[in-house]
Amino acid sequence: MSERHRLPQGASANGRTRLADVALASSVTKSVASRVLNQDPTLQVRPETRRRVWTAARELGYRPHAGARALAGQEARALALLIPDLNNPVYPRIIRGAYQRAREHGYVVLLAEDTADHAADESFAELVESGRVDGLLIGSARPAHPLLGSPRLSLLPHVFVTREVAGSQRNVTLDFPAASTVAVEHLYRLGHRRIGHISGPKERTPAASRERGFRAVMASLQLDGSCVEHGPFSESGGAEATQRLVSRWPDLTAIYVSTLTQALGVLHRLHQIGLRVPDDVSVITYDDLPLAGYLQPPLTTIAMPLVDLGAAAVDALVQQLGGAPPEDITIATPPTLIVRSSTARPTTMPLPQASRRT
Amino acid sequence: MSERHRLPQGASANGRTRLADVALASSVTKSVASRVLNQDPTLQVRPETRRRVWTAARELGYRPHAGARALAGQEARALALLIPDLNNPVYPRIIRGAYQRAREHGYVVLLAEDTADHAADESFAELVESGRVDGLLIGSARPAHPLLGSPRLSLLPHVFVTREVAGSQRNVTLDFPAASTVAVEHLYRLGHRRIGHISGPKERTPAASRERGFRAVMASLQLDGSCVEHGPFSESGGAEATQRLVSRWPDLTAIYVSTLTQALGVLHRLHQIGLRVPDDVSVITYDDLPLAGYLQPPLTTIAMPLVDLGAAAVDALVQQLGGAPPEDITIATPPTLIVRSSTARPTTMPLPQASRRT
DNA sequence: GGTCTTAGGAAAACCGGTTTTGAAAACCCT
DNA sequence: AGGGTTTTCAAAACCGGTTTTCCTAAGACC
Repeated sequence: MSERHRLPQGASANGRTRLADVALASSVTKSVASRVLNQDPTLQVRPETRRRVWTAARELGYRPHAGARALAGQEARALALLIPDLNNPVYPRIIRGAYQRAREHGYVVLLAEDTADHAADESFAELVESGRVDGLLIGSARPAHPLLGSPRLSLLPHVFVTREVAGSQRNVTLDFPAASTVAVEHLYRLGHRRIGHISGPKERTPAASRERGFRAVMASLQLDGSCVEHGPFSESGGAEATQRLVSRWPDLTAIYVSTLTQALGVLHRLHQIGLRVPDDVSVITYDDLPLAGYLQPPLTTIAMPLVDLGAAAVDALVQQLGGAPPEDITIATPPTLIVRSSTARPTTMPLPQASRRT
Repeated sequence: MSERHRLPQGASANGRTRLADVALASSVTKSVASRVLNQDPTLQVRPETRRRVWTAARELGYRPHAGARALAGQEARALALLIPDLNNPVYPRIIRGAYQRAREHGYVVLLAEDTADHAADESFAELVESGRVDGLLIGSARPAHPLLGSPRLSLLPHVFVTREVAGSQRNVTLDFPAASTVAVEHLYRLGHRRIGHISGPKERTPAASRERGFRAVMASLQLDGSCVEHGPFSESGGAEATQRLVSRWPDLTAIYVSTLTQALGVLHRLHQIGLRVPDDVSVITYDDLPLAGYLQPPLTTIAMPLVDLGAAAVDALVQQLGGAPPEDITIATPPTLIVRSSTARPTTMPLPQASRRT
């Protein structure tokens, strides 16, 4: 009568091999099969039985059903990675580092972009609250993300990537002071003394710590570290900050830029104004990507260990998942200076009192 | 004795509200609650009961457990999106379109990057074979992706995005011929007659159809459409193809480039060679992004309806999920020409027999 | 008034795993 | 040989939903 009965054959029901099939093929019960395959240390079993289970699993091409595992085991073995902007070319590296390391830990990474609209919020909430993920990797994002207030966040393990939340003990960050030091010292050794900095939005923490680092290094070199302008992390943000920077401090000989995207705007605006790079102004920026070497002129950059960052964030999160108390982490890998053609010795004569066109 | 018994209170077990809680609160059974919330049309129920269930669900903040649904309902309500390279700036737009539309259909999108290494393959296989997703969106990728041979692929609904697999009836593509027409006609109207094309790797279908489009338009204009060079979709690929192009056909006055990334290399190499853009050579490329407007010179581009593409791909996949037979789709939205400064009238005099430096 | 429908919902099986509990078999020892 | 361990598994409950089946009471019909 009812067609719903289990198929008689060990053959799988709808095409997929189930644990029960493996158990049947290796003449044990589901429980033993499960515990063998999951390497349960409390299980006592003959090596030969263990072998039978493993070979049966391999031969049948067994792959556990994620949903069933999540349901029974209370863990989805997946992590969500929330990033603010896929267009920003730094994220792919972080993402790769995270994916790779997550795999090593046996986790899958689910990527979500936080485009600051309602749909994205809902989409992410769905991901989190439907039990699809065990933990969150929160990329640098809006200062007041709706998620941050949510009570669910405190329930779910999470880390902040490149986004410091004071006192959270969950910050995984790069060594921004070190990077600022590398940048400024490079310029200093070339002979620059009047150096400006283009930073990100004031409330974004990675921007703030880069700026702090900049001011600190400048101070230690007895230089004026107050020539700073802020702007959005976009081409136009960089362009407009450049405008303000050179208006206020026309005697700058070098500019240290927060992000490659902004640097594109910087180059563009400097060209419009009529200042040549590096003859009139040197430019150095974060975020080394192939792109940087193909600009006009090719940009001197500071390469940050982004892949390591992604990996470390996953490590930290997996630790938390394992019950360890959260703690702040700073990636030790030092930043690397990639010298191209956008930095050079300053010309001895002061900048022409700019023939600005805008 | 056993602490495993269900908590007495309607209060949820581990913090999450379950269907049983909703059922209890609205004085019905799980089955009714489930069917009400899922809008089962075969269910007969009083409007008042229906209301009770909905309000209980809302008040308790009920969100179904994805794993349980996947297990019981045989569908994970998630789609996987496989893209070849996150660094390529066109993908974020496709991704956004896909995410957005998927949400409207009640699906979540899981993003995976196909970095052509074993780890990525494994990671993707895991995603697919563990039953985490119901269908696949396969972005333009390696000609011989391991997945393509897999028997599982034929079991799982899927579409190819910007990647034509002949006869699959599952191709969702842009109107490349139209785009080639827009590009070439723009150049033609400016007065260009000797036009070259930098295409992608020969075996990549979107590149091939762009090239076919190019040749067809050129032919229809009675022009020589054979000046084509191929190269990888990278900055260096663009640079090297440029080198070959101008060596073989030194009299070209315009170049039509496949991707923005390649275009960066094109600009770079032309500058090295000593050819000015647009004075000596005009350059037009695909993929409009903010970046294009900040290059030196700002690039004239053809903006493709990438968001629509992502959305349409999801639509097509969801149709298949609903049982509809697969069919090829071409996005109707016409490409848009964004004129900036990299295209201009050709100078009447022939190109100087290049003062090449490389 | 008795039977037949139909509306409205209860019960239970099932999805594919994990984990606790319990018990048979093998081993050890005197 | 008999009792106590230890090995080695088997059984069954459970995770949180979906879906089929079945039951009951109220209205319809004659």
